[in-house]
Amino acid sequence: MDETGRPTLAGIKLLQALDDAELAHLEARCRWRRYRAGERVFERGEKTRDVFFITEGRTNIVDFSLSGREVAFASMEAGDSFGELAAIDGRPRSTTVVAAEASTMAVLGHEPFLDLLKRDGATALLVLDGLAGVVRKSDERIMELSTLAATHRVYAELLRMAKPDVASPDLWVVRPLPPLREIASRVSTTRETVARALGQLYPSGLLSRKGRNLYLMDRAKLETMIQAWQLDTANIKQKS
Amino acid sequence: MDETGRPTLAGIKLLQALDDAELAHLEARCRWRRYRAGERVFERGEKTRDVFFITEGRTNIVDFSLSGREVAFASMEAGDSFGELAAIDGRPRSTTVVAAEASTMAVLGHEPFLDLLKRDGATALLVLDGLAGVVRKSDERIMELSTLAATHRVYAELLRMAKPDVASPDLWVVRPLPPLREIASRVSTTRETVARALGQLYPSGLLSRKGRNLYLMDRAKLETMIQAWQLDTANIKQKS
DNA sequence: ACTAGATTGTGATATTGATCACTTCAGGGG
DNA sequence: CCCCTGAAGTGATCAATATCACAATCTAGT
Repeated sequence: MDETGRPTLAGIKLLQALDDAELAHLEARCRWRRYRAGERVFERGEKTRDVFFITEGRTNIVDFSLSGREVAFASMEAGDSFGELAAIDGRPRSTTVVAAEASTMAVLGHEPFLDLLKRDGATALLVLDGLAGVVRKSDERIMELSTLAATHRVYAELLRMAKPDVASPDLWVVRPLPPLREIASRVSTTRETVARALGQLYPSGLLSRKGRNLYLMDRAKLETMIQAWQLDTANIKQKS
Repeated sequence: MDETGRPTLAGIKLLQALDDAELAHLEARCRWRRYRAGERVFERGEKTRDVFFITEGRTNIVDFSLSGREVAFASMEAGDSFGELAAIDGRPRSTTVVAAEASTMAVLGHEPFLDLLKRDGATALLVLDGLAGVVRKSDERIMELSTLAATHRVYAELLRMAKPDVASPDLWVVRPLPPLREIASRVSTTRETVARALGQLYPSGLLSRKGRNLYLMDRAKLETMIQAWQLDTANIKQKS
């Protein structure tokens, strides 16, 4: 938001390469829209092609199986963008986007967006860089789903969520710990399995929970655990 | 290849937007390289940033778990390109590329590639379109891994591999059927599970195998089967 | 043709984790 | 302060599938 409290595109990462004039030009083409928590921005299969720039709030990118199981793909916050895929290739939306909290975003039609990409190489590169990151993350997740057991995927997700504690040096915290159901949907298991995975580590003192805070007492050890498990099965194979 | 038998960049999909002059200019910056079947083009973790354009042959994009399990990500053939990720974002290679057969490719350093993207909006869009496709495929695979059982992932893969038979109308063929080990690595299971999944369908007459040809006698029915299974478990849930 | 090496079919077994069914807990309005 | 709802732990059960171990086939290359 600018000084007057009106939202602006200034903080959008994808648009960092634009100067003020171009930014204003683009802003003139945007529609502003607010979403309530839980509201759907778009749904899988839709043929809309708008691009969204979040200036406030948070949204989850998800998909549902026929049987209703939710799979989480990513979570975007202020400064992030989404919806580029359909804008670029014109195919139907591949995922559903839900506002996780009350959010404000700028909505840009695909024509001005594509126009911008064609004209401005620097911005095109920013978008390319963003997509490259998405591809890398996806590949990593596919690897995890293919080679790690559910319990270990939970641990891997904890490692991703944890941040170093402000006070202590080598103490890492997940704060706030999201509902286990959400962790489950990120690593494709069930709420129960996440609960059991955590429960398994409390006795050993590797994890400790205080309210909505989850402390990783020894991050390195947890990391090793995941790999050790893989190596175990590899060693067994070599022996035989 | 041109009339003289020398390879050219003419058939590369990513470079379709370039006119002859630009193509020649780019070609001057390429190094040509041949790979024997089984040879590695690059490996995960490497810090090289070259982009590769295949003019002849086929390569597999894969990754290995610590325990040695192979996960297949994609298979590229003449006209396709790979290696853009590292070229664009400068991070280490996220996957390993192996020549599946003897292949010829043009190798382009990242600077001229990035330069091209910045200068030529049309080409940048082609690359964006390509990456968008990769993201969509990955999302689909993550959904499959998260919601389909191994057996059903095998069937889904058969549907993707099958092409309509030249002779009969609604008969679909997978030809040639790759080694089951390879199918397994594409859907993240074991060779044995793939064998059993196929074996399960022979009696019903839905599948039939003649040498290296696998016939899908009723493609639609196979498609329904996968979805029906998901709905089954959903119905059970609703009843309770 | 013929054999070496790869590929495939299949049984037996053990384990993981999804599912169900409860109980317990926590927190935010009336 | 006390529900009331959503969140979390946990036991019991069961189906799916990774693994291991062979036997049976194929396929190339000589």
